[in-house]
Amino acid sequence: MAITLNDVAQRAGVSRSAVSRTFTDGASVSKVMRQKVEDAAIELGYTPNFLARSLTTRSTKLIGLVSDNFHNPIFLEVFDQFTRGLQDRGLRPLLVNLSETYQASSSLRMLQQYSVDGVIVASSTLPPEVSEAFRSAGIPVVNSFGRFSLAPKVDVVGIDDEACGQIAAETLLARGYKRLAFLGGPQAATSTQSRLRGFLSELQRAGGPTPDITFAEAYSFEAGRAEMQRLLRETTPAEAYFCGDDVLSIGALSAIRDHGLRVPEVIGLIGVNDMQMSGWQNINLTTIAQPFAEIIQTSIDVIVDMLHAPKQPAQARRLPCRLVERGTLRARP
Amino acid sequence: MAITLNDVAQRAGVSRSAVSRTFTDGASVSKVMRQKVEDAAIELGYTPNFLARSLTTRSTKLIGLVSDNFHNPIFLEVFDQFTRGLQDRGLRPLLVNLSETYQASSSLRMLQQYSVDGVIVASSTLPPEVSEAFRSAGIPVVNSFGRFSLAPKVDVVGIDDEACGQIAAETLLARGYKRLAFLGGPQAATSTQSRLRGFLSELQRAGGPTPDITFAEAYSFEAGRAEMQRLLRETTPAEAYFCGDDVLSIGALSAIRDHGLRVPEVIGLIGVNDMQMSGWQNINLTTIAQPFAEIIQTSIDVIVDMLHAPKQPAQARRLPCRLVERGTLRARP
DNA sequence: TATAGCTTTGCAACCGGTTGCAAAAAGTTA
DNA sequence: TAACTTTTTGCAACCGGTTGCAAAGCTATA
Repeated sequence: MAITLNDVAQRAGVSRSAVSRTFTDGASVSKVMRQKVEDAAIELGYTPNFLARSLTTRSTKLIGLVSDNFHNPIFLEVFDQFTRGLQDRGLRPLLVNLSETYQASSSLRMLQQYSVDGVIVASSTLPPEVSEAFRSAGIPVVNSFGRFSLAPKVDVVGIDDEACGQIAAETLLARGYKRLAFLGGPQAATSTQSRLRGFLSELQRAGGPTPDITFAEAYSFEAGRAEMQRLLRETTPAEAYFCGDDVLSIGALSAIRDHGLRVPEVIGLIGVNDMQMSGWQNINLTTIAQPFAEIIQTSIDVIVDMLHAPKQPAQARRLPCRLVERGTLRARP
Repeated sequence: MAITLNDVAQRAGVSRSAVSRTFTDGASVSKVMRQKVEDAAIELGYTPNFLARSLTTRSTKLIGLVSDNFHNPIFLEVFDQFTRGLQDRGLRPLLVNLSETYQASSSLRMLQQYSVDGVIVASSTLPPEVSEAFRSAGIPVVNSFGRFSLAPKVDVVGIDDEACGQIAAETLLARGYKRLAFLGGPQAATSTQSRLRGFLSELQRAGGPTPDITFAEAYSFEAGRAEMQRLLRETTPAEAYFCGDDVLSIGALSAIRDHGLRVPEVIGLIGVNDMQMSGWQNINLTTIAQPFAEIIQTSIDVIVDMLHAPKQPAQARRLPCRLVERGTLRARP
């Protein structure tokens, strides 16, 4: 069926090794030999079988890209950049969609069976155990968007969630807001907890108010909207909300507007992420930008390094966030 | 390093074939033998190497999932459903992100090298030649969201774009709109052309008006916004616009509102797709829903069938669209 | 108990490549 | 031209599995 090494060798009248060497760089082949082989290969339309090769070379160039976040629009940008970045380095993303029906443990076994060279776990909501399982299995792994820790068990690349909460606090205080609130993502997510911690500690440090604290069910539009509706119905709203992320903020925003309240005049809102949509003119959300491109680039760099020098001690990297001022907070006084 | 068949065979004191047979279903192994092997396998933590197996079985369970659409938020939903659907059937998506820097031809060679069992080309904008190249190379392929044709060269699963244009025309006429316009996606995209054709022919049939026709540069928020801004600046706007897709519509919507015009009172808008965001309360877009779940399920079914019975004649399937009434068109008179 | 028929098992070849080793060829130097 | 290096080449074993075939083991029947 498909053309193999043997066919080419026969056609060119040389040994199989000669053909193999022609297609492995760094191998020793003379000019004439290479010419003969390449001619035959082109004539027959030969391309080496990567999978067969991987048996002996022990490298498949396959990278498991596992995530559980196929609903937050920001992740389309994330997948875009990951796939491009991996492709640029000759690596191939094997995409894994974790959910109730497809658990992390199955994905581990599966990725082992496919001898992936490494795994990128791209999620801020998956527990650290998921990445750790890969490392225990001896597969190079990096946890993108994971939580910072001083002695991490696996390599982590993410933002400084506490600093992020701090920026939010500083920003809101600088705008003269008095009654503040935190509207977080899922309470169990470590990102939520860290952002809250940073938010609270900066408020305290600066002698600011004690904020109300609530959590949405998920990082989603509906969850943000539902929680804000509840707040507007059952509580006296705060002057400004620090929301868990942008998609949550946008949900909250829609609830506030539906309720007939003006943003930023009556209620202020600040999110986290700076997804494309946040810049759309009908949303125009003030937010704290995650350096997505850098996180992804760094993650890929880390995994590529591991392919060459495995088993370095794990390290957690945090990249800085940045305030993006738009229209959902009032101007500085 | 990793545990192999040999290790297990040795540990269990049986032949390599016995181990292999234990892990291939349909093979003949006695109860005692199976027990012995499984015990040894569990003890050693053995999992068969899928790639080595694929050498002889000629099946990798790898499916190339190629797309060029990593910017339209609707595609996150698409990738979500594709990956889940493939996983459910024991197939593995190898994700390929086509762009200027990574051309279709390289992806063909790459996917050949990885001996993928099949390829799904998920895009309404890629030219048919992309899918055709895979078929010529003997790789089962299905073009999801592709254009219908009576004698297609590859299997296509998509919507009936002409019927879609027709629904738009009917809907707008039924609402009593007189001055209509078509604001399409990229002029070169075949989906745009077919929708326009259906739109025009239904208007003509029903004795409706002749619409203005313009095209946005891309299926994106910015392109929709830019084109609508231009229209508002340079032309007398129509009463209602049939937009190429939802994300385009949302861009147009923001331009209209910025311009101080009310939707749907002054200008009506109807899109195509029914992405999640379109249902968000601050957007609330009237649109024509594509049956994404069905298209994706069907595409997977088609490719799975091809794996078992390759080289059936290609067939184009079109699935029906459906009007979703929300708030960007005025009520029927 | 001998015989036929079915199931189970191991051997060895194969899938499509790579690679260590030694022989052959080519290039250097004296 | 001879002796010595260096480069190029082919052989054969190997990567981790599968599978056709024939021998061995069982069960059932006469």
